[in-house]
Amino acid sequence: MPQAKSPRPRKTRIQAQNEELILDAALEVFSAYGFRGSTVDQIAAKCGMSKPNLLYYFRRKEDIYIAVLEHTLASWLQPLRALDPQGDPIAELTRYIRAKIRMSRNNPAASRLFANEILHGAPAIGAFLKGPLKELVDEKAAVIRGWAAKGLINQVDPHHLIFAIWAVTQHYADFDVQVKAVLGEKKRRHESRGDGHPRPDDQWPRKALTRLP
Amino acid sequence: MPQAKSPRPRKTRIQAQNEELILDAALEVFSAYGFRGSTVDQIAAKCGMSKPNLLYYFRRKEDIYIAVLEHTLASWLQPLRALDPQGDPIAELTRYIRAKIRMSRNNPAASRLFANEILHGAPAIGAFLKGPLKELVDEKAAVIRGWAAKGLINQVDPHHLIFAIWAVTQHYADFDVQVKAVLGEKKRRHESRGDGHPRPDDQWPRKALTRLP
DNA sequence: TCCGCTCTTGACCATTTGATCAAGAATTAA
DNA sequence: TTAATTCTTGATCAAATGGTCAAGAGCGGA
Repeated sequence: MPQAKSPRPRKTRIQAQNEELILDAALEVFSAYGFRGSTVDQIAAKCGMSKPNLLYYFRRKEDIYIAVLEHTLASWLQPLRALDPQGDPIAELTRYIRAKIRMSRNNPAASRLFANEILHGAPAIGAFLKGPLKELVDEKAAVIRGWAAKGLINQVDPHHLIFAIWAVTQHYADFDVQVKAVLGEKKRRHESRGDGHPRPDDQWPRKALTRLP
Repeated sequence: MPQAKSPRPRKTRIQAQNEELILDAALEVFSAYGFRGSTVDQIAAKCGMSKPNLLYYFRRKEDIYIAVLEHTLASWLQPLRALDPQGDPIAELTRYIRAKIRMSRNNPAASRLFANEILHGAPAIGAFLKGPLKELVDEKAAVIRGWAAKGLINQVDPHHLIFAIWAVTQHYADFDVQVKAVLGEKKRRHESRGDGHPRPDDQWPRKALTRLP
């Protein structure tokens, strides 16, 4: 007997297709409105699917959210992971910063998704931050400290250097509207269509702050 | 006749007292959960008040939110406003950065409130960003550009220098949980009680991300 | 003290929204 | 073709939530 008839663990073509469709839509919606601010209907509508159908693939709203985070995390951390202890420090750090800037520009939704999650206390990825992320950062911090010890770069606290890089690069994705507002909307290069922000319909119609109190 | 009997514009003692109570509670709640994630009940409970009573002072949830933003904005922008064109550039910028760090440490809730608002497209303060904020930043950017023109500081794009300062200083308030998680919870000086984050009860009980997929 | 105004709240309403279910349509393997 | 399985959705439910209302409690000026 070649193989016991396993209870079809394989994933259907339609299944794979729809799950990806959902994850893409969910990333857009969650990053724009946050977890509580997003509705299952919104996500379903964005992928032209009925709500019950969506919930056939992910049984709870939470599950969609977790899946999107998982789906995005690995690639988001890739640049830091690629920091090479053997490489030239300046070249490595430059490459890292460039990669982070590029990611913030190409995928601001991912940046906002994480920003929102952490901003509200990381209810879904708290354990991940204290575990795998901390390990990764500690590892790379050791690399940077090594470079400093050899006199290849200035003496800086590696952890806070990494924080500074995160802060500055992701700022342009997370606070995009503020950057644009302050710079005055003059067209910027590399601008991609669809910034993932709520349309003007979502701006509050009634009272709103326009001047300093 | 000394004065026409105006229809009591004065604010009652109880009124002033309760409004402040509400604004304080609302800042905590809104900054921790975002606008959509916060409920009027939560805010009411936090100041030991019934929901209808709270809505007696602020008729709609939006009104509370706007009021909190107004109440916080002026002081939040004060340090930048205080940047003195006549002062010594290094001293002025140092003072500004220090003030920003201090504010992020002493009032992280305010930082998170704005971060959340902007992250989601600034539905309530969009006009403010394009108007008064832009004017203020442009004004101070001119100051910095002036310093550079006189050769007192390096040639840098003033707007992006300001962005960088904002990004790095506010990072420690906005992404506090991530900073703490990565640094490993070892006690940090100047820590204030109550970080305004959801209690562990709010962590998701079921599935949650703990490892890289 | 007394009267008008402010303050307070329990009960209630309408809407939104996450989730379920049963029944039917589409797909796939034989 | 056919039967089992997967996929899809209209209808519906229960809970959460923003907001209202009427009625009563409390306060302050005369």
